[in-house]
Amino acid sequence: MRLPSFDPAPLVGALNPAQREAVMAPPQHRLVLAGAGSGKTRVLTHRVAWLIAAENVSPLSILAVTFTNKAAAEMRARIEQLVDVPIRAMWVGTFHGIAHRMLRMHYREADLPQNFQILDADDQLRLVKRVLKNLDLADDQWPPKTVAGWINAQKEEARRPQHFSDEGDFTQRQFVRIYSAYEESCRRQGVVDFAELLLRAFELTRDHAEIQAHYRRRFRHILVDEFQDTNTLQYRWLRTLAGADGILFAVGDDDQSIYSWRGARVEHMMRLTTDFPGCEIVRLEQNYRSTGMILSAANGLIARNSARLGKQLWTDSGDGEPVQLYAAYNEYDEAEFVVNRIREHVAAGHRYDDTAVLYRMGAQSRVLEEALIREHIPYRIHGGLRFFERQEIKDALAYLRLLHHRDDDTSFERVVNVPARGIGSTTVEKLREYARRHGQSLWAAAREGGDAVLGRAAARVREFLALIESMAAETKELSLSKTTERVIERSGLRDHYNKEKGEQAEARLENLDELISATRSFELSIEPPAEGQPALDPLTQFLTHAALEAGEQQAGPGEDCVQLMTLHAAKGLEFPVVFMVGMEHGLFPHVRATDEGKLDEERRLCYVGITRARQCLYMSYAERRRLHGVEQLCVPSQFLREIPHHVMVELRPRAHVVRQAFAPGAHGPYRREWGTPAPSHTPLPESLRQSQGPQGLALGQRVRHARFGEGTILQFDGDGERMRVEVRFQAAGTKWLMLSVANLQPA
DNA sequence: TGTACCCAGGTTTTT
DNA sequence: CCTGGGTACA
Repeated sequence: MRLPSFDPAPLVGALNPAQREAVMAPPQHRLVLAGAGSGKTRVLTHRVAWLIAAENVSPLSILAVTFTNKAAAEMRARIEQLVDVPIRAMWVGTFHGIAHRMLRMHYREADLPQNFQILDADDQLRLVKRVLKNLDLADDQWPPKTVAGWINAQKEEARRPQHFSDEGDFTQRQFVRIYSAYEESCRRQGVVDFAELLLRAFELTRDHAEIQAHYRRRFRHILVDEFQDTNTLQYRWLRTLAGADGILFAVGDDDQSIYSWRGARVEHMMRLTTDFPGCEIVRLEQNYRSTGMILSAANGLIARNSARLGKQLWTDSGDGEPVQLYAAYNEYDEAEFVVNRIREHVAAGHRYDDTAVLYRMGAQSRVLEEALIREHIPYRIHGGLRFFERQEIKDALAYLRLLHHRDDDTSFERVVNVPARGIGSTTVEKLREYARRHGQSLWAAAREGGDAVLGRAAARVREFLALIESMAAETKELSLSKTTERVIERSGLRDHYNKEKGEQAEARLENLDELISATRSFELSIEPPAEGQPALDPLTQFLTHAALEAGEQQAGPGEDCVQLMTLHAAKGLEFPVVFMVGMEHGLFPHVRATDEGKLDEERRLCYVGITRARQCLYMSYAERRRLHGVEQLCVPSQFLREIPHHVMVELRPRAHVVRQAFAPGAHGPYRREWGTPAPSHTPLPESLRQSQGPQGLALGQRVRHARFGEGTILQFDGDGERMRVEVRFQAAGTKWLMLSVANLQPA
């Protein structure tokens, strides 16, 4: 069927030549190398609109995949504005969302129960812990986090327990054993974790010829956002879905690949041109976000990376101001600098919203927060627990889950004694043991176990079972929101948190109320199931929603406030004024990423940070910083040296500072005053150019040690007599040495 | 069952 | 230094 097409000309009228080339490309594979701020989303949405308008492609033939719900929602909304045909039936979503959708439709073929539930990361960890207990493995020897990470990594490689041979070392055999038991437990409970969603969907489309043919026939065009973030499994799935005839339109930026530690493989971008025949590259290099100075800083820095696809950002909107660098005495001084500058910007007419403070580690926010609070500057921290991840919310959801799935052990264990009802760990242990021996759920064990197993606690357990049963009966006819309301009351959760004291408890009660209103608005938004989608009950839909879209991090985003976040969290955002703080070796690049292999990704992270700024970019480092309780002598980040000197100026204090004045805790009276920025030809301070350490030793310098041989200086720590130096030796590994004792010679 | 203390450990995080 | 998790007691 040909849809009524409309005039496609206005679609591309406002695009620049590179954007137009991408949008109007013939129906063939394309890799769009989209620099930061080059109109990536614009190209993606216009490409979809172009396909519909000019190529007469039905929206039903298009699959658009993103990584975050936010990006998916934005894409759909913007496409909707561009085309005048209905696109409701078009598949736009996250990898996980799309996988989930397929699994719901083909749950039989995927060998899942119709009402399967989704485990989030926290649920998964709890389940791993339980599995370890069942296998009698001590969790200090088998750290649950490590185990969960390993399992997820296997799933990302599409590896199932049965793919491992019996050989392999002891550790691996144990891992496989745990993986097996974990899978079995998931199967019994009818739950899937995040990685499993993708793996099942991949296996489904790989192994079921009919389903594979169906989707290949259907999705003629597959568009993928943030392609540099695809993991192995996602890439293979895309290839399977595309088959020989599907047309891939991938958009991404290899220079912004910062999630390799999470499985993302930037190499997939490089592989596209060979795996997808005829795939041509289109570069978007014109930047519409930042000033020329900021772009030069970014270009110069990222040029040091190897194995790039290569691109150079440019703008025609002027140079702007150079990047302003501040050498703080310590982290308090740094925070004060940030706060003062924010005040100046606000006085000059900026909103708080216009400024973002970016840091490498979440732990850096505390000192900044204190300074902001002291100055009564409103701020918001991105990151941290999201709504549906909060303890009280997960408690309530666990009760809801139990109403529908008594065999959901994860939920059972979570709330069987919340609020406390006399079912302690010993009792739960007995239940677990009984359930394990009989291959049953905890619920079944609780019902059958009886007095013989549970002794005195049996009555309490029976009460709990009766509570769940009676809540289920009472809420059978009720709407989702009424059910939720009832469950929060009847379970005793509200009383439980009512009795707790403190601000925290108050917030928890508010969150429980918020949950009720969330269910209320969710009810109103429920739409009839799309094409062939089985009608799911509202509760399952809501639980899915909760797992797949964990919600906003913090309430009140409407308020005008300074934005604090990690560099990772800043990806995809932009701000007129950006502060990058903590530009110190060991902090950024992070200590655990200072070796060659990982440095490029840190540099990309720095590149991401720089390219967030529209007009004004500040960078700062502290000469001393307290980290893990000890004061460290800091060395400026090498990234500062790697930024071309002519686009950076140092802000110099007008008055000299008496260093002793900056004793810990004493920062109030010692505020520095700032002169006007030095002219841009001001040379960088000595410290930056040479990165001199103490005693004539420099960071990164090759040195010789009498016993350990040759090595490279990684960092300095401590003061005076107690100063230590970390050296990575060729043969002897990395060591901390007392500088006064080590007698290091330049090599 | 709840709390007080001890100890280890301490990037980055979406789904 | 600060946090979270685990253990030891009241």
